Amino acid sequence: MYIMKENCSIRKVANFLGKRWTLLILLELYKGKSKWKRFSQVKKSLNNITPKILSARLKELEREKLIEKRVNVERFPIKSEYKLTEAGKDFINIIKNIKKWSLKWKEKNEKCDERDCKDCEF
Amino acid sequence: MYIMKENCSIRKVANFLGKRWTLLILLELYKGKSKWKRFSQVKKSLNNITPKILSARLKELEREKLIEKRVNVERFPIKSEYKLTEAGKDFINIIKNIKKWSLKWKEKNEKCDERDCKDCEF
DNA sequence: CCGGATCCTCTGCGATACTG
DNA sequence: CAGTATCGCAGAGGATCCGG
Repeated sequence: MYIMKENCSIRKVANFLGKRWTLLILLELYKGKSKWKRFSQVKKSLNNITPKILSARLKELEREKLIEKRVNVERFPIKSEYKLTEAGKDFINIIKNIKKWSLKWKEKNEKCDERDCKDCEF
Repeated sequence: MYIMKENCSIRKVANFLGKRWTLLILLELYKGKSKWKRFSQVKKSLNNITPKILSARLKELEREKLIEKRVNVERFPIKSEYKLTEAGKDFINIIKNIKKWSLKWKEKNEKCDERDCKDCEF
């Protein structure tokens, strides 16, 4: 049905990039030097994301090798932590390119509230 | 609800980039030196796209200034033609960057059938 | 020939509750 | 704490018809 194959590299990127919350999650993990971040930390930062969606997105990004996960099950409470991989950090450059493209071609760049918007850091 | 504003530049791009067919349409218009292409030509190239979706995507891309449209109403049948704007051509570079990123970080690049896949030209 | 209008299906997303 | 399970809805996408 689709001419481009399911596993076509560009299409795969478009497929996760376009999903709701994905971009915000990446930028959230990028903030603060890409340190390990807990599930609940990300959740809190992305105020209205539900655990179901967050979980799904994190799994997808892990599968695509943009983030990595580590779990500490030895003591309670369990900690699951996530951070960008090298590929993930490199992918941030693509997002920066998109930002640059927007700045170049759009008459006015739409600015977000400085307090919350995570892409205005670029 | 979303922290990032509706009109945030990066989010806007992610929103149209992730939609089905968008990428294929851009690449289709990019093929052949970005000449004017008819609605029906694009439709034929993207075998199973329905006119409703194609029309919606073209409108969105026109609104985002990635493509431009010209119409000839003087004679029958009416011709509507589309091609990439300068911004649109520049946007192709972002797609190329995504391709490069994939090549760099994925163990194997998934190749599409040469005959049909439009991103393998890069 | 272009593409809008209608109707219908399907899935992405969200709210809530629940478990190891 | 870190998720999974269930349910429900709205909106995206598809098939088809039709009119300019």
